[in-house]
Amino acid sequence: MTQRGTMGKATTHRTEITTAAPVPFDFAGTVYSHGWAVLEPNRWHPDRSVLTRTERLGPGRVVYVTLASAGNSEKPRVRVGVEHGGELTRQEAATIRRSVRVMLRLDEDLRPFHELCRRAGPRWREAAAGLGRLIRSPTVFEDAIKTICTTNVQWSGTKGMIQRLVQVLGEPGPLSAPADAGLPAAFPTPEVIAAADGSTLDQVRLGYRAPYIRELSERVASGDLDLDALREPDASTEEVRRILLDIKGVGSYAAATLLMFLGRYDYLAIDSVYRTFVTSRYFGGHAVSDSEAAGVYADWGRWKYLGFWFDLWKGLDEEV
DNA sequence: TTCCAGGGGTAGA
DNA sequence: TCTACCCATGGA
Repeated sequence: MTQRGTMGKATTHRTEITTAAPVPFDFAGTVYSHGWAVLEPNRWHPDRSVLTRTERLGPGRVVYVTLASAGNSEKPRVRVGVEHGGELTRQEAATIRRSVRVMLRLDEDLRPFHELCRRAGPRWREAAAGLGRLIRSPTVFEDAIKTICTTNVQWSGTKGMIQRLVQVLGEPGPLSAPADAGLPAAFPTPEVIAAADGSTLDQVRLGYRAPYIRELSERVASGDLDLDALREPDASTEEVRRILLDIKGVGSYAAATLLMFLGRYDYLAIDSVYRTFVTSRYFGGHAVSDSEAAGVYADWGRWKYLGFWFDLWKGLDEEV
Protein backbone atom coordinates (compact mmCIF):
# COMPACT_ATOMS: atom_id res chain seq x y z
CA MET A 1 0.00 0.00 0.00
CA THR A 2 1.31 3.34 -0.99
CA GLN A 3 2.02 5.85 1.73
CA ARG A 4 1.50 9.46 0.94
CA GLY A 5 3.91 12.06 2.23
CA THR A 6 2.65 14.77 4.54
CA MET A 7 5.50 17.23 4.38
CA GLY A 8 4.00 19.67 1.94
CA LYS A 9 5.38 20.67 -1.42
CA ALA A 10 8.92 19.69 -2.31
CA THR A 11 11.07 21.74 -4.64
CA THR A 12 10.89 20.55 -8.22
CA HIS A 13 12.87 21.47 -11.30
CA ARG A 14 11.75 21.60 -14.89
CA THR A 15 13.64 20.22 -17.86
CA GLU A 16 12.51 20.49 -21.48
CA ILE A 17 13.07 17.78 -24.04
CA THR A 18 11.97 17.83 -27.67
CA THR A 19 11.65 14.97 -30.10
CA ALA A 20 10.94 14.86 -33.83
CA ALA A 21 7.57 13.72 -35.15
CA PRO A 22 6.88 12.20 -38.57
CA VAL A 23 5.29 14.13 -41.46
CA PRO A 24 2.33 14.53 -41.61
CA PHE A 25 1.60 14.75 -37.90
CA ASP A 26 -1.46 16.03 -36.05
CA PHE A 27 -0.48 16.42 -32.39
CA ALA A 28 -3.91 17.02 -30.86
CA GLY A 29 -5.55 14.42 -33.12
CA THR A 30 -2.93 11.89 -32.04
CA VAL A 31 -2.96 12.59 -28.32
CA TYR A 32 -6.75 12.79 -28.14
CA SER A 33 -7.29 9.90 -30.54
CA HIS A 34 -9.29 7.82 -28.06
CA GLY A 35 -10.21 7.40 -24.41
CA TRP A 36 -6.68 6.55 -23.22
CA ALA A 37 -5.95 10.31 -23.23
CA VAL A 38 -8.19 10.71 -20.20
CA LEU A 39 -7.42 7.49 -18.31
CA GLU A 40 -5.14 8.28 -15.39
CA PRO A 41 -2.34 8.97 -14.97
CA ASN A 42 -2.96 10.70 -18.33
CA ARG A 43 -4.92 13.93 -18.46
CA TRP A 44 -5.85 15.83 -21.61
CA HIS A 45 -6.25 19.60 -21.29
CA PRO A 46 -8.22 20.75 -24.35
CA ASP A 47 -7.92 24.44 -23.44
CA ARG A 48 -4.11 24.27 -23.74
CA SER A 49 -3.89 21.26 -26.10
CA VAL A 50 -1.47 19.51 -23.76
CA LEU A 51 -1.35 16.03 -22.26
CA THR A 52 -0.03 15.61 -18.75
CA ARG A 53 1.09 12.36 -17.22
CA THR A 54 2.77 11.11 -14.07
CA GLU A 55 5.58 8.75 -14.98
CA ARG A 56 7.66 6.42 -12.83
CA LEU A 57 11.31 6.09 -13.86
CA GLY A 58 12.37 3.74 -11.06
CA PRO A 59 12.03 3.11 -7.33
CA GLY A 60 11.17 6.39 -5.60
CA ARG A 61 11.70 8.25 -8.86
CA VAL A 62 8.50 9.73 -10.29
CA VAL A 63 8.16 12.77 -12.57
CA TYR A 64 5.37 14.78 -14.19
CA VAL A 65 5.50 15.20 -17.93
CA THR A 66 3.62 17.65 -20.14
CA LEU A 67 3.38 16.92 -23.87
CA ALA A 68 2.76 19.79 -26.28
CA SER A 69 3.02 20.46 -29.99
CA ALA A 70 6.14 22.21 -31.32
CA GLY A 71 7.81 22.86 -34.64
CA ASN A 72 5.73 23.30 -37.79
CA SER A 73 3.97 21.19 -40.41
CA GLU A 74 7.22 20.58 -42.33
CA LYS A 75 9.23 19.79 -39.21
CA PRO A 76 6.76 18.79 -36.50
CA ARG A 77 8.11 18.15 -33.03
CA VAL A 78 6.78 17.21 -29.61
CA ARG A 79 7.86 19.27 -26.63
CA VAL A 80 8.10 17.36 -23.35
CA GLY A 81 8.27 19.38 -20.15
CA VAL A 82 9.51 17.27 -17.25
CA GLU A 83 8.92 18.33 -13.66
CA HIS A 84 11.27 16.42 -11.36
CA GLY A 85 13.01 16.47 -8.03
CA GLY A 86 16.81 16.75 -7.93
CA GLU A 87 18.64 16.43 -11.22
CA LEU A 88 17.29 14.69 -14.31
CA THR A 89 20.06 12.46 -15.63
CA ARG A 90 20.75 12.03 -19.34
CA GLN A 91 19.66 8.42 -19.03
CA GLU A 92 16.36 9.47 -17.44
CA ALA A 93 15.79 12.04 -20.17
CA ALA A 94 16.43 9.35 -22.77
CA THR A 95 13.93 7.05 -21.05
CA ILE A 96 11.27 9.75 -21.11
CA ARG A 97 11.92 10.53 -24.77
CA ARG A 98 11.61 6.83 -25.59
CA SER A 99 8.33 6.56 -23.66
CA VAL A 100 6.87 9.56 -25.48
CA ARG A 101 7.84 8.07 -28.83
CA VAL A 102 6.10 4.83 -27.82
CA MET A 103 2.99 6.61 -26.53
CA LEU A 104 2.52 8.63 -29.72
CA ARG A 105 3.90 5.87 -32.01
CA LEU A 106 6.28 8.35 -33.59
CA ASP A 107 8.29 5.52 -35.19
CA GLU A 108 5.36 3.63 -36.69
CA ASP A 109 5.12 3.69 -40.48
CA LEU A 110 1.53 4.58 -41.34
CA ARG A 111 2.16 5.58 -44.95
CA PRO A 112 0.35 2.51 -46.38
CA PHE A 113 -2.67 3.28 -44.19
CA HIS A 114 -2.70 6.95 -45.20
CA GLU A 115 -2.52 5.92 -48.84
CA LEU A 116 -5.54 3.63 -48.33
CA CYS A 117 -7.40 6.52 -46.67
CA ARG A 118 -6.75 8.81 -49.62
CA ARG A 119 -8.28 6.22 -51.93
CA ALA A 120 -11.14 5.22 -49.60
CA GLY A 121 -13.07 8.46 -50.05
CA PRO A 122 -13.78 11.69 -48.23
CA ARG A 123 -14.90 9.87 -45.11
CA TRP A 124 -11.33 8.77 -44.40
CA ARG A 125 -9.37 11.52 -46.12
CA GLU A 126 -8.94 13.53 -42.94
CA ALA A 127 -7.11 10.60 -41.36
CA ALA A 128 -4.49 10.83 -44.10
CA ALA A 129 -3.51 14.27 -42.82
CA GLY A 130 -1.52 13.02 -39.84
CA LEU A 131 -3.94 10.80 -37.91
CA GLY A 132 -3.93 7.08 -37.12
CA ARG A 133 -1.34 7.03 -34.34
CA LEU A 134 -3.75 5.93 -31.62
CA ILE A 135 -2.29 6.88 -28.26
CA ARG A 136 -1.00 4.05 -26.06
CA SER A 137 0.87 3.59 -22.81
CA PRO A 138 4.63 3.40 -22.34
CA THR A 139 4.27 -0.24 -21.28
CA VAL A 140 2.14 -3.04 -22.72
CA PHE A 141 1.29 -3.98 -19.13
CA GLU A 142 -0.53 -0.68 -18.58
CA ASP A 143 -2.44 -1.09 -21.85
CA ALA A 144 -3.37 -4.66 -20.90
CA ILE A 145 -4.72 -3.71 -17.47
CA LYS A 146 -6.65 -0.79 -18.92
CA THR A 147 -8.07 -2.96 -21.70
CA ILE A 148 -9.32 -5.59 -19.23
CA CYS A 149 -10.99 -2.71 -17.38
CA THR A 150 -12.96 -1.78 -20.52
CA THR A 151 -14.68 -5.17 -20.69
CA ASN A 152 -18.34 -5.49 -19.80
CA VAL A 153 -18.51 -2.06 -18.23
CA GLN A 154 -19.50 1.41 -19.35
CA TRP A 155 -16.76 3.94 -20.04
CA SER A 156 -17.50 5.83 -16.82
CA GLY A 157 -16.88 2.57 -14.95
CA THR A 158 -13.54 2.07 -16.71
CA LYS A 159 -12.43 5.59 -15.77
CA GLY A 160 -13.42 4.99 -12.17
CA MET A 161 -11.58 1.67 -11.90
CA ILE A 162 -8.36 3.08 -13.37
CA GLN A 163 -8.58 6.24 -11.28
CA ARG A 164 -8.90 4.16 -8.12
CA LEU A 165 -6.16 1.74 -9.18
CA VAL A 166 -3.76 4.67 -9.62
CA GLN A 167 -4.87 6.34 -6.41
CA VAL A 168 -4.67 3.22 -4.23
CA LEU A 169 -1.57 1.51 -5.66
CA GLY A 170 0.29 4.12 -7.73
CA GLU A 171 3.50 5.81 -6.64
CA PRO A 172 3.13 9.56 -5.93
CA GLY A 173 5.09 12.15 -7.86
CA PRO A 174 7.86 14.57 -6.88
CA LEU A 175 5.56 16.83 -4.92
CA SER A 176 5.32 15.09 -1.57
CA ALA A 177 1.62 15.81 -1.23
CA PRO A 178 0.26 14.95 -4.70
CA ALA A 179 -3.24 14.47 -3.42
CA ASP A 180 -3.24 18.10 -2.28
CA ALA A 181 -1.83 19.20 -5.59
CA GLY A 182 -4.55 17.25 -7.39
CA LEU A 183 -2.05 15.37 -9.51
CA PRO A 184 -2.38 11.64 -10.08
CA ALA A 185 0.19 9.10 -8.94
CA ALA A 186 2.11 7.02 -11.49
CA PHE A 187 0.51 3.88 -12.91
CA PRO A 188 1.16 1.02 -10.47
CA THR A 189 3.85 -1.53 -11.31
CA PRO A 190 3.03 -5.22 -11.78
CA GLU A 191 4.98 -5.95 -8.59
CA VAL A 192 2.83 -3.61 -6.48
CA ILE A 193 -0.45 -4.96 -7.84
CA ALA A 194 0.75 -8.55 -7.43
CA ALA A 195 1.75 -7.87 -3.81
CA ALA A 196 -1.42 -5.96 -2.84
CA ASP A 197 -3.47 -7.66 -0.16
CA GLY A 198 -7.09 -8.53 -0.80
CA SER A 199 -8.63 -5.65 1.14
CA THR A 200 -6.41 -3.13 -0.67
CA LEU A 201 -7.41 -4.49 -4.06
CA ASP A 202 -11.05 -4.50 -2.95
CA GLN A 203 -10.85 -0.71 -2.59
CA VAL A 204 -10.30 -0.48 -6.36
CA ARG A 205 -13.67 -2.19 -6.97
CA LEU A 206 -12.57 -4.11 -10.04
CA GLY A 207 -15.41 -6.59 -9.63
CA TYR A 208 -14.82 -10.03 -11.15
CA ARG A 209 -11.81 -8.60 -13.04
CA ALA A 210 -9.73 -8.43 -9.84
CA PRO A 211 -8.41 -12.03 -10.02
CA TYR A 212 -7.57 -11.57 -13.72
CA ILE A 213 -5.66 -8.37 -13.00
CA ARG A 214 -3.84 -9.92 -10.09
CA GLU A 215 -2.88 -13.01 -12.10
CA LEU A 216 -1.61 -10.91 -15.02
CA SER A 217 0.41 -8.75 -12.61
CA GLU A 218 1.91 -11.84 -11.01
CA ARG A 219 2.86 -13.34 -14.37
CA VAL A 220 4.55 -10.12 -15.48
CA ALA A 221 6.24 -9.46 -12.12
CA SER A 222 7.63 -13.00 -11.95
CA GLY A 223 8.99 -12.81 -15.49
CA ASP A 224 6.71 -15.61 -16.66
CA LEU A 225 5.19 -13.26 -19.24
CA ASP A 226 7.20 -10.57 -21.07
CA LEU A 227 4.50 -8.33 -22.50
CA ASP A 228 6.85 -5.70 -23.90
CA ALA A 229 8.52 -8.41 -25.99
CA LEU A 230 5.25 -8.62 -27.91
CA ARG A 231 6.14 -5.29 -29.53
CA GLU A 232 8.94 -7.03 -31.44
CA PRO A 233 7.93 -7.16 -35.09
CA ASP A 234 9.34 -10.60 -35.90
CA ALA A 235 6.58 -12.68 -34.27
CA SER A 236 3.52 -13.41 -36.40
CA THR A 237 0.26 -11.69 -35.51
CA GLU A 238 -1.36 -15.11 -34.98
CA GLU A 239 1.37 -16.07 -32.53
CA VAL A 240 1.01 -12.80 -30.59
CA ARG A 241 -2.76 -13.18 -30.56
CA ARG A 242 -2.48 -16.68 -29.07
CA ILE A 243 -0.28 -15.35 -26.27
CA LEU A 244 -2.78 -12.55 -25.58
CA LEU A 245 -5.76 -14.95 -25.54
CA ASP A 246 -3.87 -17.05 -23.01
CA ILE A 247 -4.15 -14.15 -20.52
CA LYS A 248 -7.18 -14.69 -18.28
CA GLY A 249 -9.60 -11.83 -18.82
CA VAL A 250 -8.54 -11.36 -22.43
CA GLY A 251 -10.95 -12.68 -25.06
CA SER A 252 -11.38 -11.83 -28.73
CA TYR A 253 -12.35 -8.19 -28.12
CA ALA A 254 -9.48 -7.48 -25.71
CA ALA A 255 -6.98 -9.37 -27.88
CA ALA A 256 -7.91 -7.28 -30.93
CA THR A 257 -7.64 -4.12 -28.84
CA LEU A 258 -4.20 -5.13 -27.57
CA LEU A 259 -3.04 -6.07 -31.06
CA MET A 260 -3.97 -2.52 -32.06
CA PHE A 261 -1.81 -1.23 -29.21
CA LEU A 262 0.99 -3.43 -30.54
CA GLY A 263 0.70 -1.84 -33.98
CA ARG A 264 -1.17 -4.74 -35.58
CA TYR A 265 -4.53 -3.76 -37.05
CA ASP A 266 -5.62 -7.06 -38.66
CA TYR A 267 -8.32 -7.90 -36.09
CA LEU A 268 -11.44 -5.92 -35.26
CA ALA A 269 -12.45 -5.41 -31.62
CA ILE A 270 -16.11 -6.31 -31.94
CA ASP A 271 -17.93 -4.91 -28.96
CA SER A 272 -21.27 -3.24 -28.35
CA VAL A 273 -19.99 0.03 -29.89
CA TYR A 274 -18.84 -1.78 -33.03
CA ARG A 275 -22.08 -3.76 -33.38
CA THR A 276 -24.29 -0.72 -32.87
CA PHE A 277 -22.37 1.40 -35.35
CA VAL A 278 -21.99 -1.22 -38.09
CA THR A 279 -25.55 -2.53 -37.94
CA SER A 280 -26.94 0.98 -38.03
CA ARG A 281 -24.69 2.21 -40.85
CA TYR A 282 -24.45 -0.88 -43.08
CA PHE A 283 -27.36 -3.19 -42.20
CA GLY A 284 -30.30 -0.82 -41.78
CA GLY A 285 -30.34 -1.39 -38.03
CA HIS A 286 -30.88 -5.16 -38.36
CA ALA A 287 -28.81 -7.37 -36.08
CA VAL A 288 -26.21 -9.50 -37.90
CA SER A 289 -23.68 -12.08 -36.79
CA ASP A 290 -20.25 -10.91 -35.70
CA SER A 291 -18.62 -12.48 -38.76
CA GLU A 292 -21.00 -10.57 -41.04
CA ALA A 293 -20.34 -7.39 -39.07
CA ALA A 294 -16.59 -7.96 -39.41
CA GLY A 295 -16.89 -8.40 -43.18
CA VAL A 296 -17.62 -4.69 -43.60
CA TYR A 297 -13.91 -3.83 -43.35
CA ALA A 298 -12.49 -6.81 -45.26
CA ASP A 299 -11.07 -4.51 -47.96
CA TRP A 300 -8.81 -2.82 -45.39
CA GLY A 301 -6.53 -5.87 -45.16
CA ARG A 302 -4.04 -5.43 -42.34
CA TRP A 303 -5.49 -1.99 -41.55
CA LYS A 304 -9.03 -3.12 -40.62
CA TYR A 305 -8.96 -1.74 -37.09
CA LEU A 306 -7.97 1.75 -38.23
CA GLY A 307 -10.40 1.62 -41.16
CA PHE A 308 -13.23 0.99 -38.71
CA TRP A 309 -11.89 3.47 -36.21
CA PHE A 310 -12.04 6.43 -38.57
CA ASP A 311 -15.37 5.29 -40.00
CA LEU A 312 -16.77 5.39 -36.47
CA TRP A 313 -15.01 8.64 -35.65
CA LYS A 314 -16.50 10.32 -38.73
CA GLY A 315 -19.87 8.85 -37.81
CA LEU A 316 -19.69 10.42 -34.36
CA ASP A 317 -18.69 13.67 -36.03
CA GLU A 318 -21.82 13.56 -38.20
CA GLU A 319 -24.05 13.07 -35.17
CA VAL A 320 -22.90 16.33 -33.55
C1' DT B 1 -36.43 -2.56 -10.04
C1' DT B 2 -34.43 -4.32 -14.20
C1' DC B 3 -31.24 -4.17 -17.81
C1' DC B 4 -26.76 -4.25 -19.62
C1' DA B 5 -22.15 -2.17 -20.51
C1' DG B 6 -16.05 -0.49 -25.03
C1' DG B 7 -17.00 -9.27 -22.56
C1' DG B 8 -14.88 -13.44 -20.84
C1' DG B 9 -14.45 -18.07 -18.39
C1' DT B 10 -16.22 -22.50 -18.08
C1' DA B 11 -18.92 -26.62 -18.85
C1' DG B 12 -21.25 -29.34 -21.89
C1' DA B 13 -22.73 -30.46 -26.44
C1' DT C 1 -16.81 -24.58 -32.69
C1' DC C 2 -21.07 -23.19 -30.56
C1' DT C 3 -24.32 -22.25 -26.73
C1' DA C 4 -25.94 -21.40 -22.01
C1' DC C 5 -24.93 -19.67 -17.83
C1' DC C 6 -22.47 -17.13 -14.55
C1' DC C 7 -19.55 -13.40 -13.21
C1' DA C 8 -19.09 -7.81 -9.70
C1' DT C 9 -20.12 -3.29 -10.33
C1' DG C 10 -22.62 0.76 -11.34
C1' DG C 11 -25.14 3.81 -14.74
C1' DA C 12 -29.52 4.53 -17.00
